[in-house]
Formats: sequence, C-alpha cells, structure tokens
Amino acid sequence: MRSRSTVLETATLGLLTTVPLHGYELRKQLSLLLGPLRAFSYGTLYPVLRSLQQRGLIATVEPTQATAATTARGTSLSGRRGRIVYELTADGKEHLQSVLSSAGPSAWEDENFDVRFALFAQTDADTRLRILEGRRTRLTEKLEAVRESAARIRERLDEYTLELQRHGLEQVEREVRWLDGLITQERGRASRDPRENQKERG
Amino acid sequence: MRSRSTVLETATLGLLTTVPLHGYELRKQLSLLLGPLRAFSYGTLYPVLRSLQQRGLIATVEPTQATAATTARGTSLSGRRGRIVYELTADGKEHLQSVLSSAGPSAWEDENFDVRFALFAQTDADTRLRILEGRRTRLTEKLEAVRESAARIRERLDEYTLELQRHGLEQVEREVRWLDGLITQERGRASRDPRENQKERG
DNA sequence: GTTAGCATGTAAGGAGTTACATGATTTT
DNA sequence: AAAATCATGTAACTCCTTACATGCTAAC
Repeated sequence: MRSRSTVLETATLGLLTTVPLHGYELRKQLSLLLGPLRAFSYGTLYPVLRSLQQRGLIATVEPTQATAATTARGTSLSGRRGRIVYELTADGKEHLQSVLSSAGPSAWEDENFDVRFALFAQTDADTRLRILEGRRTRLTEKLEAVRESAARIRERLDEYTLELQRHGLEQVEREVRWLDGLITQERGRASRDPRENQKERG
Repeated sequence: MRSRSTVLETATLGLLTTVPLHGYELRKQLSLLLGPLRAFSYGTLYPVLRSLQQRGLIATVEPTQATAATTARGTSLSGRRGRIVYELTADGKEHLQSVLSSAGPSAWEDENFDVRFALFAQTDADTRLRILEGRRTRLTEKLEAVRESAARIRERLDEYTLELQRHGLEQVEREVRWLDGLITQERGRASRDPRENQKERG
C-alpha cells in the first residue's frame, strides 16, 4: 500500500499552486493556512521539499533578471545558498488534483481535514460535500460513543475531569454545527450552479 | 537532558492512583479521560506499561483469591496470559506528584495540558493556577500573532481559507474565555480555603 | 467445539521535533 | 565590520501507528 500524501506535502503543493515560494516563506504561510496550531519545523519542511522535487512534483525557479547578479544558482549542485524558490510542475498539478479528489481511510481523512478544507477552492463540489459529510459522520459517531460510556461512569469522576469532558463535548458539538452550516451552504451552491466541478479562485 | 514524561505515561499513572487496572481497560478509560480525540493504540500502550513497571513506578497485582485457580500468574516469566492488572507503587506515587507539580518548556506544557487538567484533583492549587494562566498566555500570544499576519494577507485568500481561519480563531477565543472562567473560579477557591495545597478527591 | 470478543504482545516504519551547523543578507 | 535575522540543511531521536501474531474466555 503506497503511503498516502502527508499533510505537509499536500499543503505545500496547495500553496505553490498560487505562487512560487521558498521554504522559509512557505513555512509562514503554512501556519496561516492551517491555523494557530500546526507549525512545522524546518527539519521537516526542507526534506519534504527535496523529496517533492526529486519526484518531479515541484521544481526550482531560476531568478531570471531579478536583483541578484550572482549567477548559476538553482539547478545544479555545490554553491547554492540563499533563497531557493520552488514552483509546481505539470506533474505536481496533476498529482495534487488526484489527491484532492481521492478518498482515503477515515483516520487519514480526519488528520487531513483542515488542509483539505483550506484547499476547497481547488476541489470539485462533489468532493467538498463528501469531505464535509464524512467528517460530520465521524464526529457524531465519536460523540455518541463518548456520551454513552461517560454516562456509565459519571459518578466516579471528580469535578475537573467532568469539566474537561463537558468542555470537550461542547467543542465537538460546536464543530458539528459548523459543519452543518457549511453543508447546507454547499448544497445551496450546488443547486444554484449545478455544472461546477473544477477549479475556482476567489 | 532526561526526557520528560509523555502524555501517556502521566495519564496512566494518574488513572492508576484511583484503581488498579489492566491495559485493555486502561485504554478505554484513557479515551474518556482525554476526550473524544486522543485514543492510543495497544502498540503504544503495552510497551509503556512494561517500561513503567521496569522503572518500578507500577507493579502487577496478584489475583489473590479471585475466580481463577490457575496459579503463578503475574510476577515471573513464561506462561502469563490473561489480564495483567497494574497498580501504582510508592515510587510511582512520588514520581507522579513530582511530575504534577513541575513546570516544563511551553511546548511540553501545551501538549500535556489536557492530562494535567484531568489530574487537577491531585494537583496543588498553586500549580493549577500556574498551568491555567500559562496556557492562557500562550494562546493569546498565538492569537495575536495570527491576527497580525492574517491582516497583512487577507485579500489574497479565497473564501474557504478565510472561513477556516475565522473558525480557528473563534475556537481559540472560546478556549481563552473558558480558561478565564476557570481561573477566576480557582482564585475564588484559593481565597475561601487558602491552606489547601495537597491531594483532594471529589 | 467453534466462533466472537477480550487481552497481550512485537517488529517495522512513518511523521515530526530538537539540536546543531552554516551560509547569505540586512541593519546598525 | 559586527550583530541580527533570514535561509537552508542534517543526524539522532521520540512518539506513535500499523500490521501482525497469539492466547485466553465466554456464548452459541
């Protein structure tokens, strides 16, 4: 079973569809794209960039006639320090599209939910709905399981544990309501424009 | 630098202070203690249990005069299948207390927040406040940083990314308000009973 | 007595961090 | 020209999952 794309790989390809970026800048945009949580260290980022490059999904951009006069920076080996700007290749675009429209095991879909959502503008309408509904289903299932077992041992728990549990449930419930709103919104969108199923940028 | 306790280790010790448990059961209680998220696999759990045992922090409980008649199960090697029940040793209690009252680097404190909170009943009042306030500070700092950089690139983002960002910020803001409530509650508690600083069970 | 679920365990590997090292550019 | 910050890179390690294997116990 070929290992699926990681969060970071997908997010990187997603970000590079809009603008070519170098690693350092990419990292900043990532924490923006994925929220206050989820910052990746350079120790993860740079190896991933190289891997993507070796697989031909991204490529370095030559500085054309920019500020720097120091030539031969980019493609070949040895003395390449300073910014290395990457852009998405044709293969990369294709790969990203196939990742964005594919389904995976639920654990994978959960882990990747926020990236997938952040890249909804590049995702077709059917997949958007599938992702939102899939997440909704899994969250409510977990909610049900927790509520059930919580009921059985409620009296054995101290006030802090109870409060943590209450707060956790509330957070998930809120998430479900958020998803509900998005789902009805997507449905409305679909009925207004039934033909839409490819790229879109706002 | 001796590696700090992991979430799972601390949670395990915390759960075992109340009741002796075997691994399988422990796992169920863990997902309850730590909310709908955070379920650990057996591949993680059992090695951790053995490690804790080897370090003398937990010990197997002999079945005394329980149902089973099959002797010599527990301590020594070879044929031990069926439940293995663990309890906290004196060393384990001591270790847990020292972990619960110690401070760590902020990344560690963030990762461990929920476990620490779940074990507040066994934590002294000063530490409770320190943990709550520390988390509040870190969250507001992140909030500020994200808001700031978000303002700079808002117009370059599509509607989905914006919605994700908005939702993320809202979640964190809500968390901060939750912490505020807990902090004032702890302060009130402290002024009503200024001497409390050790174990407590509800 | 055999299926189903409880219970424990191990090996391989994935995804990420930390700590470190170093080069390039800007600021003072 | 020194200091700060931008920018890239690597090695070792941690925590955890997956996939597998196996034994025990109860239900039918």
